[in-house]
Amino acid sequence: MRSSELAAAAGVNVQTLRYYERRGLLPEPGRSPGGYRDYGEDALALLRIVKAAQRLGFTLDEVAELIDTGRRRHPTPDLQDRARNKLAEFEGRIADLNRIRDGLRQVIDAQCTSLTRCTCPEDSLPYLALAGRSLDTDRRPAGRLDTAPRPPQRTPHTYRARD
Amino acid sequence: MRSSELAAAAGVNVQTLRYYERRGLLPEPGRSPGGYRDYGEDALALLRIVKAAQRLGFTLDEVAELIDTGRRRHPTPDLQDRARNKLAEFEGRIADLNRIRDGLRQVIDAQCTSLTRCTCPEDSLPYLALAGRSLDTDRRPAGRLDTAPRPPQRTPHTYRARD
DNA sequence: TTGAAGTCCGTACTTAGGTACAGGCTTAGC
DNA sequence: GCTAAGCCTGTACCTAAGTACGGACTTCAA
Repeated sequence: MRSSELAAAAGVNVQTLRYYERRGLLPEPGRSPGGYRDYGEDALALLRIVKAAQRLGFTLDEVAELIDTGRRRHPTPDLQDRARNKLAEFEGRIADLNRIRDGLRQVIDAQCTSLTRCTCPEDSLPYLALAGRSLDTDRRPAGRLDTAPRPPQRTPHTYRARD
Repeated sequence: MRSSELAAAAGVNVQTLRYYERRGLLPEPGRSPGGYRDYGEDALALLRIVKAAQRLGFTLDEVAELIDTGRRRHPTPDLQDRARNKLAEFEGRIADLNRIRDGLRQVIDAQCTSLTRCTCPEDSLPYLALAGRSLDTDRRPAGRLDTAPRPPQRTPHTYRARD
């Protein structure tokens, strides 16, 4: 299979195949005499696994590790552990989203029309602030909401602490 | 208030204040004779509103627009509309996450230990692929999961179509 | 044989929301 | 007056998961 065929079959971009190869998610395929990649059916199967795991909430790094673990002789119960962790993570995420949803419902119910000058009886501006605070205290919302102040990231790539 | 005080009070980084100023979320504050920013209490209030709205799932662009709309003489029911749209968006997101959670539960229940060589009776490998497909067909999971093939993005900044 | 379409590689760019750094200036306390 | 801490600006960098581009090369069908 040529890269465009595989890409079409899996519903991804051709560039994505090369990207996955670089990331170690897809093994390097055979080549045509002229250097074109030549994929087998197993590549498609693996690609589907990758996308499926991704949709289960695993990052590409995690998928790569999982695949690698699965390749070893005696697969450990690693997938089980990780799935359990992911489950907890997702349950937390769902709880956060439920809270946000409730907050939005209250803004709607209060018929508030302005963020800064609240026109509704119970003053949902402080409410908004509180809504945030209650989320902040124990668990931070994941995904795109993960924008609250974070602890300084350790060992970023090219930085070194000045001494 | 100096920038570090405001930043500490709001729980954000000092750099973030300048970033918000650049983005038009915070108005330019007064300055000390030497050029230091000098914030009033209203800056703190506004900052809290920004963070709260952010935690309700609004992007910074949306928050900026909402604040701007709120500043006009007769605020439109814009916030209401947007809150309603956000609510729908979040309800969809929650539904997606619930599906993912169910998928993870099935992987756990089936006691599957490898992603590529499934050891559980009902072969959850095809299950994984199917799980993805069922999500794919109608709605794509939001947030960090939004990694499925997208339609080509229109008008990226510095690109022009070659002719 | 020729021309179009596909592929190669390396590198740069995208989004969103920040964070870090360099090098210089200001402020506060002693 | 001195020194340390804090602030200034502009710019580069970060994450994650890709996507796009340029210029060269290959493949395939007519």
